[in-house]
Amino acid sequence: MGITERKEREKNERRAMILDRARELILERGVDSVTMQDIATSAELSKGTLYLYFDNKEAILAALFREAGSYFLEYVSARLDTARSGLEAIRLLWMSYFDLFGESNDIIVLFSIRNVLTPSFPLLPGTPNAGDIQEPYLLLGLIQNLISRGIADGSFDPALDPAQIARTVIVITDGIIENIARLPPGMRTNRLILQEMKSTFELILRAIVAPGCDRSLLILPLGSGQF
Amino acid sequence: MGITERKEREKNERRAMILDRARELILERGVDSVTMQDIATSAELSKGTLYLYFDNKEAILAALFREAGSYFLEYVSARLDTARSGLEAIRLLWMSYFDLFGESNDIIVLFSIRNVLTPSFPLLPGTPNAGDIQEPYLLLGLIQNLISRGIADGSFDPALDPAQIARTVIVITDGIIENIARLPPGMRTNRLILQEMKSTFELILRAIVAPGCDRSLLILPLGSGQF
Amino acid sequence: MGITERKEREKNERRAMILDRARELILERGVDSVTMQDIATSAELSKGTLYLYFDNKEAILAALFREAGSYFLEYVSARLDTARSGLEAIRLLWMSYFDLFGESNDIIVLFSIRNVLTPSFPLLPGTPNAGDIQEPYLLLGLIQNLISRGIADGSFDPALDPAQIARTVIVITDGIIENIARLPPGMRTNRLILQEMKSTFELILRAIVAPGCDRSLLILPLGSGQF
Amino acid sequence: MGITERKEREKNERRAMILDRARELILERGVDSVTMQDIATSAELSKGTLYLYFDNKEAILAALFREAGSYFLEYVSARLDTARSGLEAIRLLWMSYFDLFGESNDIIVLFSIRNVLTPSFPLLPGTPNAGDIQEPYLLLGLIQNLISRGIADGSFDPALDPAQIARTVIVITDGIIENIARLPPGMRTNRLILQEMKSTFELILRAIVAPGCDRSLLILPLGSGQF
DNA sequence: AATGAATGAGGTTTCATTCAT
DNA sequence: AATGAATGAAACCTCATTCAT
Repeated sequence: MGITERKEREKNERRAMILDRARELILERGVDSVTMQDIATSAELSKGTLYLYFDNKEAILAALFREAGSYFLEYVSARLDTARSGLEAIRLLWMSYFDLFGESNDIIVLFSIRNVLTPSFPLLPGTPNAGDIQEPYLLLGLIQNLISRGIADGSFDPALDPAQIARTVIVITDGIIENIARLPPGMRTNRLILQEMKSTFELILRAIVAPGCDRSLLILPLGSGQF
Repeated sequence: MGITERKEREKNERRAMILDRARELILERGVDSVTMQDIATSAELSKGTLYLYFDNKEAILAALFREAGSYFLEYVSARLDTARSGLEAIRLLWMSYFDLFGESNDIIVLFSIRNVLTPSFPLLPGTPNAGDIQEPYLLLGLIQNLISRGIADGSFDPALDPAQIARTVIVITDGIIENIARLPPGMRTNRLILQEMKSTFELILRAIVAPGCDRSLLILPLGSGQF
Repeated sequence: MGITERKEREKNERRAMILDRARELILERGVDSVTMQDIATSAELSKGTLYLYFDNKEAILAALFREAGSYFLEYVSARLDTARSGLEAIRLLWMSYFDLFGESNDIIVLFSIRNVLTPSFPLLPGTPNAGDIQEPYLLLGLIQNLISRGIADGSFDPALDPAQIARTVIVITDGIIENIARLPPGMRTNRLILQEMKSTFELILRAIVAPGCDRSLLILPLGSGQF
Repeated sequence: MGITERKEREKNERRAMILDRARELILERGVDSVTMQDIATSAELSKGTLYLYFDNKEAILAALFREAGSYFLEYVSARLDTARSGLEAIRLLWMSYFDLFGESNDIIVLFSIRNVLTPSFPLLPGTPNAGDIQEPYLLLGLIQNLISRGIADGSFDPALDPAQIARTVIVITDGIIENIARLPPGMRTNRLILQEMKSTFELILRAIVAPGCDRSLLILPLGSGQF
């Protein structure tokens, strides 16, 4: 039995290794420019071997996306549990982004792939069957709920339309991340990235909080001191 | 001499025609999916002929961009002249976007190409020689000035960092436009697009105006009734 | 104007040349084993060039088929005009096959491709839209008419079901040709082929003529003395 | 020694199982479209294991062919023992085909593979060493004998050339089966197949019987009521 | 000035076969 | 004995670019 398990584990490890290499390459060169040959070479495998692990190129993207997507959602959801208001929740959401960047740059890959796999997100309603990709719409729902909650608890401006604002928040977040993704890898310093994200998120914050809220809550701390 | 001039004029007309076709195709299918063959066919020319007018594919994009870029800048600058405050100016800026959409969808092409030609804009400072492409940085400067002006005249929050905010405004504008560009052309209704742009711009407005400003200025009118 | 025409002509010649090479290769190696690379090499062109003349591999087969198919049908139809009875007509049909073999072996290519393009012919009724391929069904109709005519004029057994017999005749003709196609090219001597075709067609003849017909009509002459 | 025998037996069982699966797949999809992976999956084995039992893909086909071929020959030969004339013998031969179809469709596989393994059969004389494949030539001899016998006993037309007719009969039989094999599996109804085979075989019968034979013998009964 | 023929590199995918474990 | 990971050749197709005419 140990053997079966080991084989199973090794197979998963190799799959994961391929995804790792693909992720790195996408981070370096962008989703569109990465070829199966690139991935194969980087994984020190033949092109044919990739097809033992994934049905086709899109399946690699989808796996990458699902993996990063669920980690992202779990990570974020867990953080949100402690929030005592909508405002605190969205602050925690964005501080999660900062911390995720501290861990790795996967979030860039995540968003880039999303734009390939579900290109009409978030402007058009999702087609539930679109390749099993649900995460984006879960995130949309999560943000929408959080806006509603903030309106209910008085931390957000009651004039907001939660669905509309949720879309806008995602569009804006997407914009900043895509802009970062376009930078040459050597220029993507955490310093720069975090500063721009901070500025963007704080701008959104100022736009949606209820008038008269505590001004100190409009500042997002860049966090754990690792920068 | 008349002959030389006529030739010159015809050459320019031909160039313009090629760019027209390229622009239409890019709008329909996206920058990446348009091939030289597509452009040639649509222009009723041979592929080879395209290379008489442009060095390569990127040169077509660059020309397209310069053309649309200067029109855009002129259009916008002209409108801004009548502004009596920074706030009024940025409102006019965005209302220009709406009106430009009313005329055509070139703005989608403009922004899409910009992301190909100057991928690190606006996050990294422009390298003055980068293919002669200056427009994006002019726009950045323009917005930055307009923010400064608003701060000076009391219509914008004095705590803003004009350079930072200008970048953020551009990143956000870019985000919304790129999201729209990704939609299948059939789904890109003016109705949807304008609504999302309006929502996004109004969000920014709320974030940057000075406290206590006239609330009615936070609403952007969708305009000339053509929608 | 002469130039345009010459270009046009040259283009057609090159198209024809590609088809020639493809035809030769299919004759040598069989439809399935011929690759685009083979055709390109044989035509002294690059693979990419083939796609200037044909949309894809199937288009080459279809062109080859249409060409050979219409020539075949015209050739045969012309011969049939002089027939004074159903029996004479089918004799002329088959004698046409012999003569066509005298000219070239295209008929092998024709039938081989047919089995790829319309694999359920003649057992299933044709779907009128199947890639514009009509020839097989025209031939089927022609044979069916000719059987009916023979029954009417007393030269064929009145017990025959024309539709059924037409199918069977085609199946059998197909059988002999496919058997020939499978032979290594070096072994495909006209002598052998014609002898087998003759034997097969005579067998069919004996099976369908009305009892008491002139026995000499059951022998098919191998023709023009070129063998 | 018991162990050795058991091993031997188990090995043979496995081999047989692999062949079973391969046969089913070939019937469904055609010889050319079946891959080693398909067979392995269907046999619940790994691809590598197939190579423990067979040298290569062709060896599987050859084994399949030898197996089905000898069964076919035995089946047919046994039936032919009771025949009292050449005519009765060939009727029994074809009625065997019908009955074999009642049992399974293996005959399609048999003939399809034959066309791959011995492509020049029956038009060229067999090369005795050709992969040990003898069955086709045994069948050819059997039919030839049976024609000779019919000529001798007066049931067949004395003008026939037994060798030539035997080849023709095989070519025709092959034609009908290959036409059937090309049908999509869903369209291969016993009803259709048997009707076409019946029509084809009856046509041959009419062509070879001696004049004045009992007309009722020209009809082949479709048999045991299972259709 | 314009053409259009041609190229060649590069893209994704398939599959029979080998081999270390 | 069995595995399954890996390979590498080969298939079809696309496209920016070049160049003789």
